[in-house]
Amino acid sequence: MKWHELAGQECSIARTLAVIGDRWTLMILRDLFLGASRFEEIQRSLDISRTIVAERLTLLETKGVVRRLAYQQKPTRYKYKLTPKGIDLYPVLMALVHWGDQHYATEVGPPVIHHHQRCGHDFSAVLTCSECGEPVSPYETEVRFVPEAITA
Amino acid sequence: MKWHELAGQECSIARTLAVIGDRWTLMILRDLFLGASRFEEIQRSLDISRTIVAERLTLLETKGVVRRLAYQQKPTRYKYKLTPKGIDLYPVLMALVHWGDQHYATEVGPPVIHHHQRCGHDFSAVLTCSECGEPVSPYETEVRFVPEAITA
DNA sequence: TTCAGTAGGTTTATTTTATAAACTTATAAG
DNA sequence: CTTATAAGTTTATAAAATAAACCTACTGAA
Repeated sequence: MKWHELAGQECSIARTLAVIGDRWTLMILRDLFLGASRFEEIQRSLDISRTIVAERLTLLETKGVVRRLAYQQKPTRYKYKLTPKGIDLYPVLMALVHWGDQHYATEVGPPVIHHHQRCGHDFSAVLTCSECGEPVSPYETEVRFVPEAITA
Repeated sequence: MKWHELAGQECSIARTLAVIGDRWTLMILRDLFLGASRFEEIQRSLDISRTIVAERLTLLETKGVVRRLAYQQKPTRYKYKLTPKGIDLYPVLMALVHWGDQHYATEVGPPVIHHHQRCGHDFSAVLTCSECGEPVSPYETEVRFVPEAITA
């Protein structure tokens, strides 16, 4: 399998990675979630090649993860904004944050604190079951393949 | 910034991606979570270059995500097993699954069903707050940077 | 009215990675 | 003594990443 064939796999992980699995894409999404929106802002924040920023943003736009909007005319300048589909990636980002916090935080704690305004506490991401609301561990789950959803 | 400098960033997303952000790594982890353990098994499942499988497994081992264990002698053959640190990546994988299910499932539903044995229902991943237990939306959160944890 | 600066890119050349295919080592089975 | 298996490594080539320069369209200052 080649990388560009990922999108055609009958696997939701593969399909997701086909959109956000390229190098730097998740870092760009992090910046967008933190409020960055302009090309220069993202490029300077990450200090990566402009080529890559341009290519990744274009892919994210064609996949419906971000929308490109003109924020001024003469000359026309654009900014990038997460769509609802992009906002849906929040749990992915927070899961990455939590694992990094768990395994790479220093004595002074994690570099960024996430605050839940609704309950008023600093929090970390907990994966729970959509049906019973309890935290889920991989030891308590099993997977079932759906033949009708697998055309290959 | 270059890709190999990611690990040194004061960001838990960056630190996490430095371990699991390379091309194919999350697909290899998927296979490990689904029960694969041998080199050949993983390589055949993904049908990717043996070079990449070897390199990724070596990195995951040095990062403590998997452990390499001999499962037979004469000749010695090895298998790869997720460590507790690797098991901790379950929420990351499930978040990827859920996004793929949300946005790329066909009429017949997602290709793989996840069953929560404790409650007896098929489920999807829900991100909740570690403090109040409620589902978390990015609109209800704010971030705070911790200067002491940021040496740069 | 020319010069520097800003924003959002594209182009070009070079380095790094990915990929495919063949090869290696150690052994068992036929 | 040939074929097969498993777990890699090596080699050559293709694709992607990276750095740096360039382009377009303006604004504001000298």
